[in-house]
Amino acid sequence: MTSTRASKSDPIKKDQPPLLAVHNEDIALAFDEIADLLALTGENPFRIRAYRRAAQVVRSLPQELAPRIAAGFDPDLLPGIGADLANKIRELVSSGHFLKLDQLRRSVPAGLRELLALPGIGPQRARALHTALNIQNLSDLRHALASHQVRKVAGFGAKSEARLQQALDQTTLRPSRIPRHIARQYGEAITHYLTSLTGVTQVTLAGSYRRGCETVGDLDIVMCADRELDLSSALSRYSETSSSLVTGPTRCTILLRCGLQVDIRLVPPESYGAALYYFTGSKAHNIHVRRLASSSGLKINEYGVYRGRTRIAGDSEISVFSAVGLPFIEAELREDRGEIAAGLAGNLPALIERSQLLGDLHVHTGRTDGTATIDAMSEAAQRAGLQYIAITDHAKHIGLLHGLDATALTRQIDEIDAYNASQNQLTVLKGIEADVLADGTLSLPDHILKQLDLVVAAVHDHFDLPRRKQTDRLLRMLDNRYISILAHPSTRLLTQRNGIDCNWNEIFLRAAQRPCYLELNSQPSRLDLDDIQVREAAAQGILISIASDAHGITDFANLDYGLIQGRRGWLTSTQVLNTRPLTQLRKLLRNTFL
DNA sequence: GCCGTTTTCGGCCCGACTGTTTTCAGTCG
Repeated sequence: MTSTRASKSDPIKKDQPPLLAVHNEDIALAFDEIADLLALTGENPFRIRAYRRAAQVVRSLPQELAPRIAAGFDPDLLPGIGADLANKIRELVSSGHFLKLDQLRRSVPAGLRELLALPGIGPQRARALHTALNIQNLSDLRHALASHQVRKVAGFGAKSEARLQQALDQTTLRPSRIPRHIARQYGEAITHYLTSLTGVTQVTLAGSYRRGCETVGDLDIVMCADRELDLSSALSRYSETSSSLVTGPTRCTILLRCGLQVDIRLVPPESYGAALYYFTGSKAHNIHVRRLASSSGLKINEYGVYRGRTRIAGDSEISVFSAVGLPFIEAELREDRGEIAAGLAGNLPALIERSQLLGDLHVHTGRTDGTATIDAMSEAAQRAGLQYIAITDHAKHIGLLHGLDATALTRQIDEIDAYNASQNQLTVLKGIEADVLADGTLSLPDHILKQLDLVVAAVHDHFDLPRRKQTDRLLRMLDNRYISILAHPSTRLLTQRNGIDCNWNEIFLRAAQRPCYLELNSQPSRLDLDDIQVREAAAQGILISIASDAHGITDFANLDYGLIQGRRGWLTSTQVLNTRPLTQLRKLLRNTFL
């Protein structure tokens, strides 16, 4: 199958189980495609939902399924995966194919799936277009629209034609998901505008933004007012509104000029908590909690929690949780990744908070590609509430001409010693960001590295090595006793570059044994490791360094992004390296040198 | 297709809005 990143030329070694590299994402994509194709054939919607849920479950797994199955793990044990889907997963892992998917692909035109991405087109209407006009793809739809055939199909009219035409004209303009820090700018601006409206008492950004997702597809806003409010006309007056897609009295959807869609819900004050809870999601979390509620005779909607017709909760989120027997669950955890069971069992983690971060172990200066001096960065760090930072400028490497060589690094070590001697407000640790070369060795010799308080290692090139080579590269790097932290481990850039292909299970295992710590890089365009990897690494006992990778004095604010990502990875303060007081931190860093 | 204090069948989260119809199916979140 095309979505399987497998190479038939990979040699099959003895005692090496994987025949084909089938990743969790490959399984999830296949299940998603089956769900779409089943929907297009008019299948039982609950059967379709089972495939979609299975895709979500597999996608959220911290470990690759294929090697676990090879080691005897039964996928039937996963929630939402029964005997049938377990067999399908085994089939894909062992053969690289889904017979079921191959059959569906033969019976449903491939291009029909494209239509599902259009607004207002779901499986029923896509089928109607196919049946009535033999439309098989977007190109066919374009032609049918041009000759006004679409309005002749039952259920379609002139407005449908116009909306579809507009959508086709805009398909290349609409952004897909955008990074959280960019969504934030638009979200804060519209929140500010809505708050300024007469009578408005509360406005909150909900949805994936509130859950702290690294990218968001649209913005969800929940608001309430103490008097009647003409929401749609207020939104039409907003300076950034490009068009209105939905204009009801309690629900509006607009498109901003930047292309971002915003959904706004207006609810009465007594329903604010229920609405905020509902529109924060995630969908999977909501469905799970609603099922939990219905098992005790309760119904949850965006207006409250109901027993029969009696409303028993809803003014605050905590009242909703309490009504169904749950403690408050932080928004970052609401992904249906075990938080509901943990809540019921009283095992929810006490998530890391910003005030608990005492230092920052990845900071640059103007000596390499930063913009400020050691003094200036230190002052900025103090203003950010930190007690220590590590200066980790780049080591000289063929790809980075301005990196520090041994001489320049020695000079910087002296500078830092002098700075620390000159004040006692904040401690500056001596570090370096060394490149991991293609063969897993470092760009500086050991006798230089051992003079430092810590060594941060990072991959900056050779992103496309095959999985085995890339994994071996990092494993060899981990053999170097002077490395303290692996920085931005996957090297991904959000929405721009995928991470390196690597067996993270092996890396985590080795890192935990050594020990070597892993960074959660807080640059909003990196957020690397991701939430699932963070959770898995921490579960294996690896301490996580939440680091700003600051290149200038304002960049310590990045820590907030890393913090939220860490919370999504269920991190508690004890699982984070830079919550440690300096003396304890020094011991932990020396451990890596053993 | 999954699942069980409703356990091998019969349920499966819930409501707002739209467009095309004259009471609602489909889509969306």
